[in-house]
Amino acid sequence: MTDDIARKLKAAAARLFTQHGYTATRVADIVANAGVAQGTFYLHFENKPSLFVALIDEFFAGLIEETIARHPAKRLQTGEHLSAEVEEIWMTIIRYGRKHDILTRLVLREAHALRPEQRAHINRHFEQGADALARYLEDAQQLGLVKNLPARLIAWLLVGMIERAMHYAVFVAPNAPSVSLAGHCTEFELLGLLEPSAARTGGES
Amino acid sequence: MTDDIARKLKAAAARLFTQHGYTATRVADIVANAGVAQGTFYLHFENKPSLFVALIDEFFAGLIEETIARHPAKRLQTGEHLSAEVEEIWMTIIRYGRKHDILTRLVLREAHALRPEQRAHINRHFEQGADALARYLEDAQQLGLVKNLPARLIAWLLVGMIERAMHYAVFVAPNAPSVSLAGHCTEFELLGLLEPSAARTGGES
Amino acid sequence: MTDDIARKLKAAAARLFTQHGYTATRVADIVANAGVAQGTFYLHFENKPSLFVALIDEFFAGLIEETIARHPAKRLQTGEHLSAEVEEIWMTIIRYGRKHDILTRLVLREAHALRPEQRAHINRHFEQGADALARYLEDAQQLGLVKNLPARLIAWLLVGMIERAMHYAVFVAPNAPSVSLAGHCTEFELLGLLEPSAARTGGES
Amino acid sequence: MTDDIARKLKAAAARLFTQHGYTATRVADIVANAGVAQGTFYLHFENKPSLFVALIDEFFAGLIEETIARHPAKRLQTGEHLSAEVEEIWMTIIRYGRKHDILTRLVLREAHALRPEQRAHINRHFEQGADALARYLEDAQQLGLVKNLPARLIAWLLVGMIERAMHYAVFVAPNAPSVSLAGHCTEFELLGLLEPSAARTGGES
DNA sequence: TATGAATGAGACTTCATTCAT
DNA sequence: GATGAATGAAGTCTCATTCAT
Repeated sequence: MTDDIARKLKAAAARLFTQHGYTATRVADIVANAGVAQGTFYLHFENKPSLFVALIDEFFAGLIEETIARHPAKRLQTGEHLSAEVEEIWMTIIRYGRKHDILTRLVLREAHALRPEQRAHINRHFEQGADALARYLEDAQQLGLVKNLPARLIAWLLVGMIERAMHYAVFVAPNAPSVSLAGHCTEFELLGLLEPSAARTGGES
Repeated sequence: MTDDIARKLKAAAARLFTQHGYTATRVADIVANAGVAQGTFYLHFENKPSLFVALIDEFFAGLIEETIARHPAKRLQTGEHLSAEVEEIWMTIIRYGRKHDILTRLVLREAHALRPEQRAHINRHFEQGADALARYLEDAQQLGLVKNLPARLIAWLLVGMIERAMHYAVFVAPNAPSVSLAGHCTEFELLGLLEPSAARTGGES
Repeated sequence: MTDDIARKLKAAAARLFTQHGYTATRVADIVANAGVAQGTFYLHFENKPSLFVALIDEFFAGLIEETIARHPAKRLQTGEHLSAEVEEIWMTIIRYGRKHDILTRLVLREAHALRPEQRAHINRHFEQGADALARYLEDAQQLGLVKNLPARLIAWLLVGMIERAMHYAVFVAPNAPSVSLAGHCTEFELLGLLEPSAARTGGES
Repeated sequence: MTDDIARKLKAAAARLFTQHGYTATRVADIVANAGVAQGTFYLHFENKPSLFVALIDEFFAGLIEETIARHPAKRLQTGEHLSAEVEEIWMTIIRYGRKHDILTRLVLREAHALRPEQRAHINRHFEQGADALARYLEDAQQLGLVKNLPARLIAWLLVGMIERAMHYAVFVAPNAPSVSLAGHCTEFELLGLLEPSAARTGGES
């Protein structure tokens, strides 16, 4: 019952934040949309930012659980394994973003409307994501599957790719098949852009 | 004189937005920091968001000018050329971000605190960036230098990489040499992560 | 059972009103401190102010009963009698204040936090006290024991003295022996401050 | 100009606090009564309680200045002097209360509606008053004009008398001549209530 | 009788913007 | 052009009270 109200509030908030922006959405709008009284809001959330943070936390918890958490790099053995796994992860990410498109919008576009205190909390999610990716890369490097580029830098580049891949999959080309998106992302990530024939005549030496 | 005041206001605003966030920064703070009266603000800017937008516009104008605008892909001939140019662009980007670190922070972290109307304006910058990158890629594809991956998707992935490369260069590792960062970004972008030896046994085949 | 809850609520309220002030104390705090549910409060008291009023009423009922009610002036015959009785009353007052120190604080310091309606009720207690004192004085005046000063004015001055004597006995010097306090109050009340020798040279003539 | 607004706000607030009580008076009422905008209030006072405190401070500053500050006990020489001076002080007090009747009501009846923090500030005024009276008494005791009763206790009793004398002069008998009120208060304070003839037969020995 | 989740009116305060000087 | 005092709309949060269980 109680949980039901919290859920309704979160759903309404996610919708409104996405539509009108975090700042422009008033608590009054949220409760009106959720069909409860103004005061009820404060029985379930400390205040407006804390509801936002709860939404963001949920998004990241789900994303982490469905991706990195399920794919420890240690088990990898060949480049083929890696390739398949990376593609699977890209697929999961894209599907996750599309399934939770409102939350995705929220994380990608609204997360910065908060005050520094809460923003720090959110940035920590990104840092944790980067950390997890860096660890994954280091493991794969030790297995000789991945080049010896600085793992933390690459991890952050991957974070950026993921953000924009989700952006693309949700906003730019919402109808592009997930499979092909995941395939392209994988190829770009693992093999780069350079046409092999061109590389032969003049790659990174 | 007039221009001087506008500049002081912009500088103060950039500093304060970066430090305390856009929402938490009051016009009163900006004018106090710029050493002018409250009313003076409105002689130089229409309102608070429009000052923000002016800052963002400046950032993008400068970035575009120093990067893509100077590097029409048409002139490329070999993979080596491409590789050198890409590296130069990465270098420029990283140096630009570090030189204008406050504005960089602003664009990366504050741009979403605005109302939808202004945010649309800002998103247009990103879209234009993605468009320019896509055109560049298509040109390079026609020259046979770049793989035939979907240009718009890749362009957005590159946008994400650029955002996070700047983030990394400014916040995470502000002392890492720009040259090596640019080199790593280039290698990742053009050749991917897969260790060639591993690729042989099991790449994308 | 029911009475027990009402008592627990009153005790908790008295403590909290005293500590944090009437306004700052929420019904939620009171019930939490009393260990009952929010709704239960309203089974025992009409609302928050009425609980306060009940506490005040109790205080005054007890005080009146132990002091004036027991000492009809009519029985007095000599100044010595009067003196002894006045001292006894002072003693009772001081002891009463110290025994019910929380309620005393409440009456002296919180009684004004209420809305005009309830405040009128409380002021009536003070007026009744002043009335009783005035009657006592008039009786004593008729017996020739007390000077012919206007009884109502003096009664109010005595009310002020009593308030502050309690204040002194409870807050300022909680360890001063009641006996000596009562003695000093009595001497001041009956004989005034003027040193007799000084009075001779220049009193009220 | 600015001061004018502050004065208007204070006057309106004093009136409304007195009439409806501090708690029941909204900032909206005050500004409406003063004829300024809601926001203007906060240009002149930090918040509602701080306006209240300013009013109280004014009252006490004026009262202290017109009474104790003008009457250093050291100059006294005879009981007659003392008597005349005490009467003058009583007169001043009564007139002050009647002149500033609204503020008097405020101090006597509303001062407790505040939160503990501000109340502490107000109690300090009473304590300072008591201190000043105690010093005065001690000086007079050293001159042999006043009995050796404990000065601090008596000071507080006098505080109580003053509070209620003002109360009486303003609320109970607003038309009683100040001169006679001051005379009665003086006689009570200096000589007490006991009829001298009765005292002879049985005073405090 | 007891519960405690839900209510919703209402107050304070902030702050972008204006405009008379 | 510059000033800064004044504006007032608007939003967050509190908390006494109710009522279905």
